[in-house]
Amino acid sequence: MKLFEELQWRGLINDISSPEIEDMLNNKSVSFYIGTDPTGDSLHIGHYSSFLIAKRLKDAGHHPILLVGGGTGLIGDPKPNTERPMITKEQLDHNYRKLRKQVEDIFGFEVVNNYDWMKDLNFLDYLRDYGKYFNLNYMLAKETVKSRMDIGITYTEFSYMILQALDFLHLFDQKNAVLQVGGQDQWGNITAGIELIRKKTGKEAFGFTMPLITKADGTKFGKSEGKAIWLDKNQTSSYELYQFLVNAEDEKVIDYLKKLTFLDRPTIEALEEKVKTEPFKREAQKVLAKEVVTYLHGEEEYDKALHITNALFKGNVQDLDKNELIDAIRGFDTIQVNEGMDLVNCLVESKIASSKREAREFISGNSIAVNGIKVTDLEYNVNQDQCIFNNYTIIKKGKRNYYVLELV
RNA sequence: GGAGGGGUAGCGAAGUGGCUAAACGCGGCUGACUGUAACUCAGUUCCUUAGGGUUCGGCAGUUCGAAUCUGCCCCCCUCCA
Repeated sequence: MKLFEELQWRGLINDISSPEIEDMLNNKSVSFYIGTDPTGDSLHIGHYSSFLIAKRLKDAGHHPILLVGGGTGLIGDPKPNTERPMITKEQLDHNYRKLRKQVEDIFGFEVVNNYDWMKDLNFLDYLRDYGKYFNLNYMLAKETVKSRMDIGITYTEFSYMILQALDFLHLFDQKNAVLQVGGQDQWGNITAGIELIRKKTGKEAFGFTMPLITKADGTKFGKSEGKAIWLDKNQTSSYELYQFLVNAEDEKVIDYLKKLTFLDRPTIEALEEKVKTEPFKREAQKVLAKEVVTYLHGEEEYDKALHITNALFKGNVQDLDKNELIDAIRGFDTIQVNEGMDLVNCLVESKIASSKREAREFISGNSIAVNGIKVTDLEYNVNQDQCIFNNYTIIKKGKRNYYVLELV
Protein backbone atom coordinates (compact mmCIF):
# COMPACT_ATOMS: atom_id res chain seq x y z
CA MET A 1 0.00 0.00 0.00
CA LYS A 2 1.40 3.38 -0.98
CA LEU A 3 1.90 5.94 1.74
CA PHE A 4 -0.92 8.26 0.74
CA GLU A 5 -3.36 5.42 0.46
CA GLU A 6 -2.27 4.12 3.83
CA LEU A 7 -2.76 7.52 5.47
CA GLN A 8 -6.22 7.68 3.98
CA TRP A 9 -7.07 4.22 5.19
CA ARG A 10 -5.92 5.15 8.68
CA GLY A 11 -8.19 8.16 8.54
CA LEU A 12 -5.30 10.56 8.90
CA ILE A 13 -6.14 12.88 6.07
CA ASN A 14 -8.75 15.55 6.52
CA ASP A 15 -7.93 18.35 4.08
CA ILE A 16 -5.27 18.51 1.42
CA SER A 17 -4.19 21.73 -0.23
CA SER A 18 -3.62 20.12 -3.61
CA PRO A 19 -4.04 16.70 -5.24
CA GLU A 20 -0.34 16.76 -6.03
CA ILE A 21 0.31 15.79 -2.43
CA GLU A 22 -0.47 12.19 -3.24
CA ASP A 23 2.36 11.97 -5.77
CA MET A 24 4.66 13.93 -3.51
CA LEU A 25 4.15 11.61 -0.59
CA ASN A 26 4.30 8.43 -2.61
CA ASN A 27 7.17 9.12 -4.96
CA LYS A 28 9.33 11.93 -3.66
CA SER A 29 11.36 12.78 -0.64
CA VAL A 30 10.54 16.16 0.85
CA SER A 31 11.13 18.11 4.03
CA PHE A 32 7.99 18.94 5.92
CA TYR A 33 7.13 20.48 9.23
CA ILE A 34 4.66 20.05 12.00
CA GLY A 35 4.29 22.53 14.80
CA THR A 36 3.13 22.79 18.36
CA ASP A 37 3.18 25.62 20.85
CA PRO A 38 4.83 24.99 24.23
CA THR A 39 1.73 25.67 26.30
CA GLY A 40 2.70 22.87 28.67
CA ASP A 41 5.93 21.21 29.64
CA SER A 42 5.08 17.73 28.48
CA LEU A 43 3.63 16.18 25.37
CA HIS A 44 0.24 14.54 25.78
CA ILE A 45 -1.55 11.82 23.92
CA GLY A 46 -2.99 14.36 21.50
CA HIS A 47 0.47 15.32 20.34
CA TYR A 48 1.30 11.67 19.96
CA SER A 49 -1.16 11.04 17.15
CA SER A 50 -0.02 13.97 15.08
CA PHE A 51 3.66 13.33 15.65
CA LEU A 52 3.12 9.73 14.64
CA ILE A 53 2.10 11.01 11.22
CA ALA A 54 5.45 12.69 11.04
CA LYS A 55 7.03 9.39 11.99
CA ARG A 56 5.11 7.61 9.27
CA LEU A 57 6.29 10.11 6.68
CA LYS A 58 9.82 9.85 8.00
CA ASP A 59 9.78 6.08 7.70
CA ALA A 60 8.64 6.54 4.11
CA GLY A 61 11.69 8.65 3.33
CA HIS A 62 10.61 12.20 4.09
CA HIS A 63 12.35 14.58 6.44
CA PRO A 64 10.40 15.87 9.43
CA ILE A 65 11.09 19.14 11.18
CA LEU A 66 9.33 19.72 14.44
CA LEU A 67 8.62 23.32 15.23
CA VAL A 68 8.09 24.18 18.87
CA GLY A 69 6.58 27.64 18.93
CA GLY A 70 8.50 29.62 21.50
CA GLY A 71 7.49 32.72 19.54
CA THR A 72 3.91 31.89 18.61
CA GLY A 73 3.39 30.59 22.15
CA LEU A 74 3.87 34.16 23.34
CA ILE A 75 0.86 35.14 21.27
CA GLY A 76 -1.54 32.20 21.54
CA ASP A 77 -3.44 30.32 18.87
CA PRO A 78 -7.10 31.41 19.09
CA LYS A 79 -9.26 28.79 20.70
CA PRO A 80 -12.91 28.67 19.61
CA ASN A 81 -14.40 29.75 22.92
CA THR A 82 -11.92 31.83 24.80
CA GLU A 83 -8.91 34.04 24.76
CA ARG A 84 -5.84 32.26 26.07
CA PRO A 85 -4.08 33.45 29.17
CA MET A 86 -0.63 34.82 28.44
CA ILE A 87 2.32 32.65 29.34
CA THR A 88 5.54 34.20 30.60
CA LYS A 89 8.69 34.02 28.53
CA GLU A 90 10.44 32.10 31.28
CA GLN A 91 7.67 29.53 31.37
CA LEU A 92 7.70 29.17 27.61
CA ASP A 93 11.42 28.70 27.59
CA HIS A 94 11.15 26.05 30.25
CA ASN A 95 8.38 24.29 28.33
CA TYR A 96 10.33 24.51 25.12
CA ARG A 97 13.32 22.76 26.62
CA LYS A 98 11.23 19.99 28.10
CA LEU A 99 9.26 19.39 24.91
CA ARG A 100 12.35 19.45 22.79
CA LYS A 101 13.94 16.76 24.88
CA GLN A 102 10.84 14.60 24.77
CA VAL A 103 10.51 14.88 21.03
CA GLU A 104 14.13 14.01 20.53
CA ASP A 105 13.93 11.07 22.92
CA ILE A 106 10.70 9.62 21.62
CA PHE A 107 10.78 10.41 17.94
CA GLY A 108 14.26 11.63 17.11
CA PHE A 109 13.08 14.57 15.01
CA GLU A 110 14.96 17.75 14.20
CA VAL A 111 13.52 20.51 16.40
CA VAL A 112 13.40 24.23 15.67
CA ASN A 113 12.06 27.14 17.69
CA ASN A 114 10.31 30.00 15.92
CA TYR A 115 11.33 32.39 18.68
CA ASP A 116 14.75 32.33 17.05
CA TRP A 117 13.54 34.13 13.95
CA MET A 118 10.67 36.06 15.45
CA LYS A 119 12.36 37.70 18.38
CA ASP A 120 14.10 40.35 16.29
CA LEU A 121 11.19 41.07 14.01
CA ASN A 122 10.54 44.79 14.02
CA PHE A 123 6.93 45.93 14.13
CA LEU A 124 7.16 48.35 11.20
CA ASP A 125 8.97 45.80 9.10
CA TYR A 126 6.38 43.25 10.05
CA LEU A 127 3.57 45.47 8.83
CA ARG A 128 5.37 46.43 5.63
CA ASP A 129 6.94 43.10 4.73
CA TYR A 130 4.18 40.74 5.75
CA GLY A 131 1.04 42.60 6.78
CA LYS A 132 0.59 43.81 3.22
CA TYR A 133 0.08 40.25 2.09
CA PHE A 134 -2.89 39.65 4.32
CA ASN A 135 -6.26 41.00 3.39
CA LEU A 136 -8.46 41.65 6.37
CA ASN A 137 -11.47 40.04 4.71
CA TYR A 138 -9.45 36.92 4.14
CA MET A 139 -8.41 36.78 7.75
CA LEU A 140 -11.92 37.42 9.04
CA ALA A 141 -13.22 34.56 6.96
CA LYS A 142 -10.96 32.03 8.67
CA GLU A 143 -12.91 29.72 10.92
CA THR A 144 -10.71 30.38 13.94
CA VAL A 145 -11.43 34.10 13.74
CA LYS A 146 -15.02 33.84 12.59
CA SER A 147 -15.98 31.64 15.52
CA ARG A 148 -14.62 34.27 17.88
CA MET A 149 -16.38 37.26 16.38
CA ASP A 150 -19.27 37.39 18.81
CA ILE A 151 -17.32 36.54 21.93
CA GLY A 152 -14.41 38.76 21.12
CA ILE A 153 -10.84 38.27 19.98
CA THR A 154 -7.87 40.49 20.66
CA TYR A 155 -5.58 41.92 18.03
CA THR A 156 -2.86 39.73 19.49
CA GLU A 157 -4.58 36.44 18.84
CA PHE A 158 -6.03 37.72 15.60
CA SER A 159 -2.45 38.13 14.38
CA TYR A 160 -1.54 34.56 15.19
CA MET A 161 -2.16 33.20 11.72
CA ILE A 162 0.25 35.69 10.25
CA LEU A 163 2.99 34.51 12.56
CA GLN A 164 2.36 30.91 11.67
CA ALA A 165 2.43 31.86 8.00
CA LEU A 166 5.81 33.44 8.66
CA ASP A 167 7.03 30.19 10.12
CA PHE A 168 6.09 28.31 7.00
CA LEU A 169 7.74 30.91 4.82
CA HIS A 170 10.87 30.84 6.94
CA LEU A 171 11.17 27.05 6.89
CA PHE A 172 10.32 26.98 3.20
CA ASP A 173 13.19 29.39 2.51
CA GLN A 174 15.71 28.11 4.99
CA LYS A 175 15.04 24.41 5.15
CA ASN A 176 13.18 23.74 1.96
CA ALA A 177 10.13 22.58 3.90
CA VAL A 178 7.50 22.46 1.18
CA LEU A 179 4.83 20.78 3.22
CA GLN A 180 3.12 21.49 6.52
CA VAL A 181 1.11 18.95 8.44
CA GLY A 182 -1.23 19.67 11.33
CA GLY A 183 -4.49 18.94 13.09
CA GLN A 184 -7.65 20.01 11.31
CA ASP A 185 -7.89 23.11 13.49
CA GLN A 186 -4.66 24.26 11.86
CA TRP A 187 -6.12 24.37 8.36
CA GLY A 188 -6.60 28.11 8.34
CA ASN A 189 -3.09 28.74 9.57
CA ILE A 190 -1.60 26.33 7.08
CA THR A 191 -3.38 27.83 4.11
CA ALA A 192 -2.37 31.30 5.27
CA GLY A 193 1.23 30.12 5.03
CA ILE A 194 0.75 28.59 1.63
CA GLU A 195 -0.71 31.85 0.35
CA LEU A 196 2.06 33.92 1.85
CA ILE A 197 4.68 31.72 0.21
CA ARG A 198 2.93 31.96 -3.13
CA LYS A 199 2.66 35.73 -2.94
CA LYS A 200 6.19 36.27 -1.66
CA THR A 201 8.09 33.74 -3.74
CA GLY A 202 5.74 32.74 -6.50
CA LYS A 203 6.32 29.13 -5.53
CA GLU A 204 3.84 26.55 -4.37
CA ALA A 205 3.86 25.02 -0.93
CA PHE A 206 1.60 22.28 0.34
CA GLY A 207 -0.26 21.26 3.43
CA PHE A 208 -2.60 18.69 4.78
CA THR A 209 -4.43 18.19 8.03
CA MET A 210 -5.50 15.19 10.02
CA PRO A 211 -8.88 14.90 11.74
CA LEU A 212 -8.92 15.48 15.46
CA ILE A 213 -9.15 12.26 17.37
CA THR A 214 -12.39 12.14 19.29
CA LYS A 215 -14.27 9.93 21.63
CA ALA A 216 -17.51 8.27 20.60
CA ASP A 217 -19.54 11.18 21.94
CA GLY A 218 -17.55 13.63 19.86
CA THR A 219 -15.62 15.13 22.74
CA LYS A 220 -11.90 15.52 22.92
CA PHE A 221 -9.78 12.43 23.28
CA GLY A 222 -7.00 12.38 25.81
CA LYS A 223 -8.29 12.94 29.30
CA SER A 224 -8.93 10.48 32.05
CA GLU A 225 -10.62 11.50 35.28
CA GLY A 226 -10.14 15.05 34.11
CA LYS A 227 -6.40 14.60 33.95
CA ALA A 228 -4.49 14.81 30.70
CA ILE A 229 -2.69 11.71 29.53
CA TRP A 230 0.95 12.71 29.28
CA LEU A 231 3.62 10.88 27.37
CA ASP A 232 6.16 11.30 30.14
CA LYS A 233 5.90 8.26 32.35
CA ASN A 234 6.75 10.33 35.37
CA GLN A 235 3.58 12.30 34.82
CA THR A 236 1.33 9.53 33.61
CA SER A 237 2.49 6.12 34.70
CA SER A 238 2.59 3.20 32.31
CA TYR A 239 -0.25 1.70 34.30
CA GLU A 240 -2.39 4.80 33.86
CA LEU A 241 -1.63 4.97 30.18
CA TYR A 242 -2.48 1.30 29.82
CA GLN A 243 -5.72 1.82 31.68
CA PHE A 244 -6.64 4.80 29.55
CA LEU A 245 -6.20 2.83 26.35
CA VAL A 246 -7.65 -0.46 27.49
CA ASN A 247 -10.81 1.42 28.33
CA ALA A 248 -11.21 2.69 24.78
CA GLU A 249 -14.77 2.53 23.52
CA ASP A 250 -15.71 -0.28 21.17
CA GLU A 251 -16.84 2.18 18.53
CA LYS A 252 -13.52 3.98 18.55
CA VAL A 253 -10.91 1.36 19.31
CA ILE A 254 -10.31 0.47 15.67
CA ASP A 255 -9.94 4.12 14.80
CA TYR A 256 -7.35 4.44 17.58
CA LEU A 257 -5.50 1.36 16.39
CA LYS A 258 -5.25 2.88 12.94
CA LYS A 259 -4.10 6.24 14.19
CA LEU A 260 -1.96 5.37 17.17
CA THR A 261 -0.16 2.20 16.13
CA PHE A 262 1.94 0.94 13.26
CA LEU A 263 0.01 -2.33 12.98
CA ASP A 264 -0.76 -3.23 9.39
CA ARG A 265 -4.12 -3.43 7.75
CA PRO A 266 -4.75 -7.19 7.98
CA THR A 267 -3.93 -7.19 11.69
CA ILE A 268 -6.24 -4.30 12.42
CA GLU A 269 -9.01 -5.72 10.28
CA ALA A 270 -8.78 -8.99 12.15
CA LEU A 271 -9.17 -7.11 15.40
CA GLU A 272 -12.10 -5.22 13.97
CA GLU A 273 -13.80 -8.55 13.41
CA LYS A 274 -13.10 -9.54 17.01
CA VAL A 275 -14.72 -6.38 18.29
CA LYS A 276 -17.87 -7.42 16.48
CA THR A 277 -17.89 -11.10 17.40
CA GLU A 278 -16.36 -11.10 20.87
CA PRO A 279 -16.57 -7.58 22.22
CA PHE A 280 -16.42 -8.70 25.84
CA LYS A 281 -12.90 -10.00 25.35
CA ARG A 282 -11.71 -6.51 24.46
CA GLU A 283 -8.87 -7.86 22.46
CA ALA A 284 -8.55 -4.76 20.30
CA GLN A 285 -8.28 -2.59 23.40
CA LYS A 286 -5.59 -4.80 24.85
CA VAL A 287 -3.57 -4.74 21.67
CA LEU A 288 -3.95 -0.97 21.44
CA ALA A 289 -2.72 -0.54 24.99
CA LYS A 290 0.17 -2.90 24.41
CA GLU A 291 1.32 -1.21 21.24
CA VAL A 292 1.23 2.31 22.55
CA VAL A 293 2.67 1.62 25.99
CA THR A 294 5.45 -0.45 24.49
CA TYR A 295 6.29 2.19 21.91
CA LEU A 296 6.36 5.02 24.42
CA HIS A 297 7.67 3.40 27.58
CA GLY A 298 9.19 0.12 26.47
CA GLU A 299 8.38 -3.53 27.00
CA GLU A 300 9.37 -3.66 30.61
CA GLU A 301 6.93 -0.89 31.49
CA TYR A 302 4.22 -2.62 29.51
CA ASP A 303 4.77 -5.85 31.41
CA LYS A 304 4.54 -3.97 34.63
CA ALA A 305 1.34 -2.21 33.64
CA LEU A 306 -0.22 -5.46 32.51
CA HIS A 307 0.82 -7.21 35.67
CA ILE A 308 -0.66 -4.56 37.90
CA THR A 309 -3.83 -4.57 35.87
CA ASN A 310 -4.22 -8.30 36.20
CA ALA A 311 -3.48 -8.16 39.87
CA LEU A 312 -5.94 -5.40 40.61
CA PHE A 313 -8.80 -6.31 38.34
CA LYS A 314 -8.78 -10.08 38.37
CA GLY A 315 -8.87 -10.43 42.10
CA ASN A 316 -8.60 -8.48 45.24
CA VAL A 317 -5.70 -6.54 46.61
CA GLN A 318 -5.68 -8.86 49.60
CA ASP A 319 -4.90 -11.85 47.43
CA LEU A 320 -1.69 -10.46 46.03
CA ASP A 321 1.63 -11.73 47.22
CA LYS A 322 4.28 -9.36 48.33
CA ASN A 323 6.17 -9.20 45.07
CA GLU A 324 3.03 -8.49 43.14
CA LEU A 325 2.19 -5.75 45.55
CA ILE A 326 5.55 -4.14 45.21
CA ASP A 327 5.08 -4.21 41.46
CA ALA A 328 1.58 -2.85 41.70
CA ILE A 329 2.56 -0.05 43.97
CA ARG A 330 5.39 1.06 41.73
CA GLY A 331 2.90 1.86 39.03
CA PHE A 332 1.24 4.50 41.18
CA ASP A 333 2.19 7.78 42.62
CA THR A 334 2.49 7.25 46.29
CA ILE A 335 1.06 9.94 48.46
CA GLN A 336 2.52 10.52 51.86
CA VAL A 337 0.18 11.03 54.75
CA ASN A 338 0.66 11.06 58.48
CA GLU A 339 0.19 7.79 60.26
CA GLY A 340 -2.86 7.45 62.46
CA MET A 341 -4.98 10.01 60.65
CA ASP A 342 -8.66 9.41 60.31
CA LEU A 343 -9.80 8.30 56.90
CA VAL A 344 -11.78 11.44 56.11
CA ASN A 345 -8.76 13.68 56.54
CA CYS A 346 -6.62 11.15 54.82
CA LEU A 347 -8.73 11.31 51.68
CA VAL A 348 -8.61 15.09 51.67
CA GLU A 349 -4.92 15.24 52.45
CA SER A 350 -4.12 12.86 49.61
CA LYS A 351 -6.41 14.80 47.24
CA ILE A 352 -8.49 11.70 46.65
CA ALA A 353 -11.45 13.78 47.77
CA SER A 354 -11.59 17.52 47.22
CA SER A 355 -13.21 18.32 50.55
CA LYS A 356 -14.19 16.67 53.77
CA ARG A 357 -17.76 16.81 52.71
CA GLU A 358 -16.89 14.83 49.60
CA ALA A 359 -14.73 12.41 51.58
CA ARG A 360 -17.67 11.64 53.83
CA GLU A 361 -19.89 11.24 50.81
CA PHE A 362 -17.52 8.68 49.33
CA ILE A 363 -17.19 6.74 52.56
CA SER A 364 -20.86 6.65 53.40
CA GLY A 365 -21.66 6.01 49.76
CA ASN A 366 -19.74 2.76 49.88
CA SER A 367 -17.08 3.79 47.40
CA ILE A 368 -13.92 3.53 49.47
CA ALA A 369 -11.99 0.35 50.11
CA VAL A 370 -8.80 0.21 52.15
CA ASN A 371 -6.58 -2.65 51.11
CA GLY A 372 -9.49 -4.37 49.48
CA ILE A 373 -11.92 -4.00 52.35
CA LYS A 374 -14.84 -1.62 52.00
CA VAL A 375 -14.88 1.01 54.65
CA THR A 376 -18.09 2.82 55.50
CA ASP A 377 -17.13 3.96 58.97
CA LEU A 378 -16.53 7.68 59.06
CA GLU A 379 -14.40 7.30 62.18
CA TYR A 380 -12.03 4.81 60.59
CA ASN A 381 -8.36 5.45 61.33
CA VAL A 382 -5.54 4.80 58.95
CA ASN A 383 -2.63 3.35 60.84
CA GLN A 384 0.22 0.97 60.30
CA ASP A 385 -1.62 -2.06 61.58
CA GLN A 386 -3.53 -2.53 58.39
CA CYS A 387 -0.69 -1.64 56.07
CA ILE A 388 -0.28 -4.15 53.36
CA PHE A 389 3.47 -4.14 53.72
CA ASN A 390 5.95 -1.72 55.15
CA ASN A 391 4.10 1.58 55.35
CA TYR A 392 1.96 1.21 52.30
CA THR A 393 -1.79 1.17 52.14
CA ILE A 394 -3.86 0.91 49.02
CA ILE A 395 -7.04 2.94 48.75
CA LYS A 396 -9.58 2.17 46.11
CA LYS A 397 -12.17 4.75 45.21
CA GLY A 398 -15.04 3.66 43.07
CA LYS A 399 -14.45 0.75 40.80
CA ARG A 400 -11.08 1.41 39.32
CA ASN A 401 -9.32 4.30 40.96
CA TYR A 402 -6.40 3.19 43.04
CA TYR A 403 -4.14 5.27 45.22
CA VAL A 404 -1.17 4.25 47.29
CA LEU A 405 -0.62 5.95 50.60
CA GLU A 406 2.66 5.87 52.38
CA LEU A 407 2.25 6.40 56.09
CA VAL A 408 4.91 8.53 57.67
C1' G B 1 -16.51 58.75 21.05
C1' G B 2 -22.23 57.62 21.26
C1' A B 3 -26.55 54.33 22.19
C1' G B 4 -28.29 49.79 23.91
C1' G B 5 -27.71 44.79 26.14
C1' G B 6 -24.98 41.82 29.52
C1' G B 7 -21.41 39.62 33.73
C1' U B 8 -25.28 34.06 38.63
C1' A B 9 -21.87 27.59 40.84
C1' G B 10 -17.09 23.62 35.95
C1' C B 11 -20.38 25.21 31.60
C1' G B 12 -25.29 26.87 29.74
C1' A B 13 -29.33 29.24 31.97
C1' A B 14 -33.62 30.78 35.63
C1' G B 15 -34.20 34.07 39.56
C1' U B 16 -35.46 41.02 39.83
C1' G B 17 -36.30 42.73 48.12
C1' G B 18 -37.41 37.86 52.71
C1' C B 19 -40.31 31.21 51.31
C1' U B 20 -32.86 31.26 47.68
C1' A B 21 -26.87 27.89 49.17
C1' A B 22 -29.73 29.87 44.69
C1' A B 23 -34.86 26.26 39.86
C1' C B 24 -33.62 23.57 35.35
C1' G B 25 -30.21 21.37 31.70
C1' C B 26 -25.26 19.68 30.57
C1' G B 27 -20.87 18.05 32.56
C1' G B 28 -18.44 15.65 37.00
C1' C B 29 -18.52 12.04 40.93
C1' U B 30 -20.74 7.61 43.43
C1' G B 31 -24.11 3.27 43.48
C1' A B 32 -26.86 -0.76 40.66
C1' C B 33 -26.34 -3.38 35.93
C1' U B 34 -21.95 -4.81 32.78
C1' G B 35 -17.03 -6.43 29.53
C1' U B 36 -12.45 -2.36 34.46
C1' A B 37 -17.54 -0.83 28.77
C1' A B 38 -21.88 1.58 26.29
C1' C B 39 -26.97 2.25 27.37
C1' U B 40 -30.35 2.80 31.40
C1' C B 41 -31.84 3.80 36.34
C1' A B 42 -30.82 5.99 41.37
C1' G B 43 -28.13 9.32 44.44
C1' U B 44 -24.85 13.36 44.73
C1' U B 45 -22.37 18.03 43.09
C1' C B 46 -19.80 25.86 47.80
C1' C B 47 -17.15 25.04 52.66
C1' U B 48 -17.77 23.27 57.56
C1' U B 49 -15.35 21.93 63.99
C1' A B 50 -22.69 20.13 61.40
C1' G B 51 -23.70 25.04 65.20
C1' G B 52 -22.99 27.52 61.37
C1' G B 53 -19.80 30.09 57.65
C1' U B 54 -18.78 32.38 52.83
C1' U B 55 -21.22 33.06 47.71
C1' C B 56 -24.34 35.58 42.30
C1' G B 57 -17.90 40.79 38.09
C1' G B 58 -15.41 44.50 42.10
C1' C B 59 -15.90 48.25 45.87
C1' A B 60 -19.09 51.35 48.72
C1' G B 61 -24.14 52.31 50.14
C1' U B 62 -29.91 51.93 51.10
C1' U B 63 -32.73 48.34 54.11
C1' C B 64 -34.73 44.75 59.92
C1' G B 65 -33.38 41.87 55.43
C1' A B 66 -29.92 42.31 48.84
C1' A B 67 -28.03 37.83 43.53
C1' U B 68 -32.30 41.19 43.42
C1' C B 69 -32.46 48.60 44.88
C1' U B 70 -28.54 53.01 44.49
C1' G B 71 -23.53 55.07 43.25
C1' C B 72 -18.73 54.43 41.34
C1' C B 73 -15.28 51.10 38.97
C1' C B 74 -13.72 46.76 35.86
C1' C B 75 -14.85 43.41 31.89
C1' C B 76 -17.83 41.46 27.58
C1' C B 77 -21.38 41.78 23.39
C1' U B 78 -24.42 44.42 19.56
C1' C B 79 -25.34 48.67 16.63
C1' C B 80 -23.82 53.70 15.24
C1' A B 81 -19.55 57.10 14.48
